[in-house]
Amino acid sequence: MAVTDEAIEKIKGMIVSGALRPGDRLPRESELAAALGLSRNSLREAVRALSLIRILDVRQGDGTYVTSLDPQLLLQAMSFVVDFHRDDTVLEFLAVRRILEPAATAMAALRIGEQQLDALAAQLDRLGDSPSVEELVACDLEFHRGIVQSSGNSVLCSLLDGISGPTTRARIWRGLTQEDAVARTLREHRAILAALRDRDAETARSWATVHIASVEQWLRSSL
Amino acid sequence: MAVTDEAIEKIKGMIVSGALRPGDRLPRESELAAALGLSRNSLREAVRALSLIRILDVRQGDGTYVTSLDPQLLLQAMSFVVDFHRDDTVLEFLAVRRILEPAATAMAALRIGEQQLDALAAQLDRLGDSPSVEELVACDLEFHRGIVQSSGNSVLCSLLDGISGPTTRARIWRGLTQEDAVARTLREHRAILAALRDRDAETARSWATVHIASVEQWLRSSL
DNA sequence: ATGACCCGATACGTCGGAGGTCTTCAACGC
DNA sequence: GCGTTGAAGACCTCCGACGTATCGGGTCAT
Repeated sequence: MAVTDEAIEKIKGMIVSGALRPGDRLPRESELAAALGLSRNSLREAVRALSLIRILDVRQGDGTYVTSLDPQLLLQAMSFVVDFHRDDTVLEFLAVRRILEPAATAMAALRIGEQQLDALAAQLDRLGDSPSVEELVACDLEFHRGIVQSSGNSVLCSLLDGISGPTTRARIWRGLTQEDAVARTLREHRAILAALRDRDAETARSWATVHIASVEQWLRSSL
Repeated sequence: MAVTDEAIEKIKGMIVSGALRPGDRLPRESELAAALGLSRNSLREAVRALSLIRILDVRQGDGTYVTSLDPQLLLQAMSFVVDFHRDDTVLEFLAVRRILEPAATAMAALRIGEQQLDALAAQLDRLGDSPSVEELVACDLEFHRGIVQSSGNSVLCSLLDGISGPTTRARIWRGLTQEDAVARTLREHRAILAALRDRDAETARSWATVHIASVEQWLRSSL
């Protein structure tokens, strides 16, 4: 095993074992390199790799710190990975989203606050009559994100955030080729919101399922 | 933005755009560094980071290649990230698993082959009467893994692999020393297998839900 | 002709050192 | 009291050199 890989494992071990806690500052490069028994260059490769997946936060002129290690932060690195997937796996991601998002929406129905409900409503109202495709995609993402955040499970939220990345393109295609898609999406959004306001978890789950299934169906028929 | 981060983005761009395809070989370090306008050391940091998340495969003495980019391979890096999560987030991961795994089990009921069913049965039989904790963890992991693989969705499979990896499961099992918990788990495994054999998706889903919920309930009461 | 073995070319792995740039913070002058 | 300035500390980038692993062609014995 390469010394850099050893260094990655050692740093990981220090964090997992608790020797390094979230927010802690690492020894400076030269010291850490000496402590782990490798050169500064090789250590930097290890630090850079851990920095890419948000384990470490390197600040020039200051130092290197352990991040908060929040699920939200760590799983955020997943969207980077997801970007590499080819179009032919979009359907698989969408299938996973069809499992997760209705469940998250149902969970949100039981615990979403009045404030969040108003915020979602205001967000839907803010969208004009003839929004651009970019506005529609952004609104769609933000709407579902707001709901999933109200599910109270940050892991679930981050996971959905990650896998919604590749479907973004699908949403754009859909907006470009189906005229009535815009109106239908907005109607479904309002239906989901109404179910949330009624604290009707099953109806909210069903609307979410319908909402995603329509995208999936269109995508399946057009590939 | 640092030159290394630029290099990461450029390499990512080359892959996403299709200029580099899965299995392709990259130019040698010195050439690629010159092409991207940075030093070999800085480029190596970028390559190392992409290597950690299985985008690139570096072989000493040979060259650097783009991996297959399979969802299975890329999401495998997620288990590395999950290892960093603290015990207090185990419940959130388990909640996500409780959503995904019943769905995956139901999907598997519709398409699992006789051969896989026999393999699962043989695997359950192989476990002795008084297995060690390590054997239990391995058996539990392999059983659910086998089912999820039969769901036919590699993204779903990899995702579940990541969030219920060895580390996470070991943490749970370490506390589950109660004898009846072990026996109950094994009974539930056989019930799930029976439902799969009957092609009864709803029963399989329910057993999977019960199976995970019991773990979740125990964990919640003991924290 | 076939197989094992050797060896050079190639490419990644590691190292040490030299400047450069950025952040922080305390000392200074107004 | 406040803004400025300077130095110290830490990361950033580069260079050149050497070590090590892999591959492929050539050689030699069978």
